[in-house]
Amino acid sequence: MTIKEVSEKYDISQDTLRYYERVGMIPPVTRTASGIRDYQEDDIRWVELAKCMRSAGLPVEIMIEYVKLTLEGYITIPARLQLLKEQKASLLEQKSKIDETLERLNYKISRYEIAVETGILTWED
Amino acid sequence: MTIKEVSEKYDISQDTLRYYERVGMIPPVTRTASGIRDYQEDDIRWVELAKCMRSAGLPVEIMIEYVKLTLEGYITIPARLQLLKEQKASLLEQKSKIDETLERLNYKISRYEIAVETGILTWED
DNA sequence: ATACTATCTGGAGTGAACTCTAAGTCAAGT
DNA sequence: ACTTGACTTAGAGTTCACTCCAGATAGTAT
Repeated sequence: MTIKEVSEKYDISQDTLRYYERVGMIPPVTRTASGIRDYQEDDIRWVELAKCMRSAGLPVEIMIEYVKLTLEGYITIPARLQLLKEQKASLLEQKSKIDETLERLNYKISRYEIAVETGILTWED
Repeated sequence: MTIKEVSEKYDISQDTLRYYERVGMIPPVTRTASGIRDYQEDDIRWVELAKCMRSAGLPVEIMIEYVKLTLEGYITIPARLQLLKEQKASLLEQKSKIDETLERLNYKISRYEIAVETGILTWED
């Protein structure tokens, strides 16, 4: 798969795909004899994982660490496990902040809806 | 309340408090005769709202727009309602991305846990 | 009055995550 | 062989959200 195809399939710019590889957020991608990227299944699985993690807001730095550990082989499995558990915790925390904010938004929305319906704003903020 | 007190109470740096005010993410804060910030209850409510929204990842730009609308008075209530609904939608989307990533993390974590316990890694990624 | 600490402003600097540019190489069509 | 378009790299530029700094002014203690 060419970089163009991967870019279109996963909606990640070619620049970003090259950037991810350059900084080590995904391992080096398979190349043709002349040096052009030719994404194989494993390369694509890394791309997809990277996209998923980034979309949830996990820092690039963390993925770089995870990739580095993975490339070092099975000895790093406990370290990888710990890294994943930490990231899980931080996502749960982020989720609870979002929930808090959603509650607040819902409250404001309901007040504004009443205001729009009745023309009366009970109080201002 | 002085900027120092607000900074400590809400764990936001003084620089950030001034920055929020400067860019319009909160309305102008009450000042003493000599120009020093003296946060009143409403000022503090804005600070708290700003902190809540930012902690969920809502862009500064959005809060600026919301504050601007609020300062324009009740005519902008429908616009504010729409803005809040849009932000609610984007938070829900963000939450579902986090859930997706959490599922993936949980799957990886369970596999790594088995690997650590048994010393056998079923497959690599 | 003199220190000393807190706060003020405007503007420059920082780190994260891209995003773009330039100059060169590769591949496909005519 | 030549043109056109896709791909390559290294490195510079951009955006966002702060964060720091310098120089000035304000408030407090002795």
